[in-house]
Amino acid sequence: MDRIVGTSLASEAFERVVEAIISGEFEPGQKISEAELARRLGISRGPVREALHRLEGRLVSRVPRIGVRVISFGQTELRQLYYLREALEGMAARLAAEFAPDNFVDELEALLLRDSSDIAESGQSVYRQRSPDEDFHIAIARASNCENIQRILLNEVYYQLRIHRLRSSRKPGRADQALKEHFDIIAQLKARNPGAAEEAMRAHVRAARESSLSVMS
Amino acid sequence: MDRIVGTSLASEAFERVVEAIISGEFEPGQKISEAELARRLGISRGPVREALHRLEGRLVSRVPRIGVRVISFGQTELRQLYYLREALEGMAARLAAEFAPDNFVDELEALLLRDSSDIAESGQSVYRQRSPDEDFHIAIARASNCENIQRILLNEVYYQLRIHRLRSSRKPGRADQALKEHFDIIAQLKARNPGAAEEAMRAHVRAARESSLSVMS
DNA sequence: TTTTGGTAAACTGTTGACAGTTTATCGGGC
DNA sequence: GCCCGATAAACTGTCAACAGTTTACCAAAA
Repeated sequence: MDRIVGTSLASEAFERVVEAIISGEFEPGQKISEAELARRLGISRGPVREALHRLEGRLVSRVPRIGVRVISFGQTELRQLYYLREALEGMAARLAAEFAPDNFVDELEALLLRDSSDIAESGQSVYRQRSPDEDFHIAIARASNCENIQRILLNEVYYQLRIHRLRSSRKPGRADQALKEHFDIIAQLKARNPGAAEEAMRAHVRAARESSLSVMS
Repeated sequence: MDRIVGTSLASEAFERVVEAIISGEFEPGQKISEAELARRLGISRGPVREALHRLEGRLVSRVPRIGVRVISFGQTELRQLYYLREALEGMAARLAAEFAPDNFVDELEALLLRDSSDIAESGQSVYRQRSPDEDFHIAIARASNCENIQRILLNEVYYQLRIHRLRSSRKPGRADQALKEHFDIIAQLKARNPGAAEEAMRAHVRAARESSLSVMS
């Protein structure tokens, strides 16, 4: 992290902190000092405070008069995160099946085929800031055309999932299984069957949940 | 609104603004000036800024370099709010059916019976800051024991719904119908049937959605 | 060696001021 | 009478400093 020059200092600081947390520079549970962060970014505490407040409840938790810490996951928190995700993504898939434009599913399928070849040729070892899986889910969240749901998924759920994913191994074979489930979802989207699309997505999220929880001690 | 004396000025300001928006003192679409609000509350702009930032995306929308406005609802936004609500409350009902303690349903039923007598004796004309309907839904959100979902429902969805409810009339007969649907939900919670509880809740939310949308021009 | 008490540093909450931008007002031109 | 541009007021973004609290450290006592 080096000095800030861009547009709005607060927004810039916000993205820097997100980046630092997502990338692992800031560990879960670590305290973030306003003053020190302001020094490192070369700005005053005002915009930093603003940025940290925007992250509250999403990536950091705040204790009055004490400070801000990066959120940390126990099994309980992770399970609850998956409940939220199942509800939101299920609805997103339903709405996408109902309202998304015709060419959407084709593009989504193309995205998926490209990703599956990636997996085939390089295994799971590739480090990407946004995984193919995440791209797929983001595309559906966008296609839901529901700003509320989209916002919560993009700004809270996926961020928190990345914190967890970066630090815990995945179950072997899960990627292949996930790919199959993705194709299930696509099939229901293509059929314009909202109920089935929702259920396919929810089954996929539930499977991901059990996989994540099982590798977690 | 008068001068602030309490604990944390920012939190105090936050609640004052929420109160002002919910109660109708601040109209939807109205611009909120940081400076003027700070003057009215007798504090400096710092805590006010903080409070308004915490409200961003929930009760106000911010445009850089211009300011914050109270969110305003079109049909599109209201519909999307109900989509979000259906997803979250459906999952909340499912979790409540699965995990809520045994005495929860009894208390919920007692709450509902008390409310139904309220309706019978005084019609819909009673003005309460929290409606009986809202109490019912809040109780289930709490019983879901899922902090994520609870937080979004309590801090975003219900606030936004109140903004809308306060300003638009309800369809005649809807209260009675809603009460019946509430008893349906209770029945499924009592039966500890997660899937049916979720579907009953979702049907209830969908009915509320159609009712709200139909009275909206 | 461990515990306890006190002091000092660090940090959060808050304030008032400054800079640049947006918005409103008002006078002139068509 | 209506539209347009210049000036002024208001406002947001940012900063540096102050006050009160928390935390860390260190020395003295058990």
